[in-house]
Amino acid sequence: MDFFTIGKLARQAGVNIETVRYYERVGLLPEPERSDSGYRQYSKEYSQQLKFIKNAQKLGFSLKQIKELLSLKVVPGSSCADVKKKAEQKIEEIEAKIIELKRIKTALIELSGKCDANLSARECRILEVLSKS
Amino acid sequence: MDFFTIGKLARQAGVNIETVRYYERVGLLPEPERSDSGYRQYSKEYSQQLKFIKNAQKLGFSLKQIKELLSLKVVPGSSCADVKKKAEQKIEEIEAKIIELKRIKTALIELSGKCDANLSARECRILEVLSKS
DNA sequence: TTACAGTCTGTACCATGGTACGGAGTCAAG
DNA sequence: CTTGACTCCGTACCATGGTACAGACTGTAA
Repeated sequence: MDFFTIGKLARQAGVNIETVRYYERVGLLPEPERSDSGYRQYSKEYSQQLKFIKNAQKLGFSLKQIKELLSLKVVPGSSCADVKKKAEQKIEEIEAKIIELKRIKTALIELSGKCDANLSARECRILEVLSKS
Repeated sequence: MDFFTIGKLARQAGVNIETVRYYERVGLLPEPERSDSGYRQYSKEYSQQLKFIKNAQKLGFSLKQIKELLSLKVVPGSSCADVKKKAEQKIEEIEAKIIELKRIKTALIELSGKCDANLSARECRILEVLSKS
């Protein structure tokens, strides 16, 4: 086996060394073996898991959710369908966010139309509407 | 003028009393007059400003951005067009977020299709793909 | 007058996802 | 053997948007 130190692992994954230690602290990365002098010794499995975390993050999973995904891997009896379910939940979550953002966008466009550029901000209809209700 | 206490202001706006004090601390609400015994005395202007904050939040503005919007009101020479500009920036920001979320959604759907429900999570193609790159 | 609700201040704490730093020990090249 | 880069640990700190709590004081109704 080739082992490497935390600096190399971090560089490979494009993250901060502190981030690696942080992931270990919060249980996202298992505690690796240590050298005689106490240096963490990582193998390619760690590298893969770190990439997993970063990829899942890019797909909108929180660290907590990533932890759940990772635990499915090791819990006996959990199936690929369990993983798919989490992916589908995330899809729904994202769809809901998109709908909400569209709603907000519409409201902002509507608001934006109330602008009369000749007015001072103090008289601005946009600000006025925002104070309502 | 009718003044009211912090509890009433908070109830009116549907926020926590602590939140009102927090907004004051971070400069989103001006420091109100005090009664002889030191109780904060709010008028309807405060009520409006608090509603402004909550409404702007619902439109996706951060507290920092809301502070900027509020300051436009009082800075002499700032116009309604300045406000509109901020609204338009926010619209662009939201559009970018929507695009990003759609990208993520597509990736998740694609990933989801890789599921073979009969496999164990350990062998899951979804998890496998996530470890890549 | 007493009881209870409301308010005051200061400070600590929550989640989320990290980043920074000091002081000590280690490793490798010159 | 020294120098510089790397790693260790513990702790504090960052932004964001609040929430909680203790101990003291105030305001009001019965």
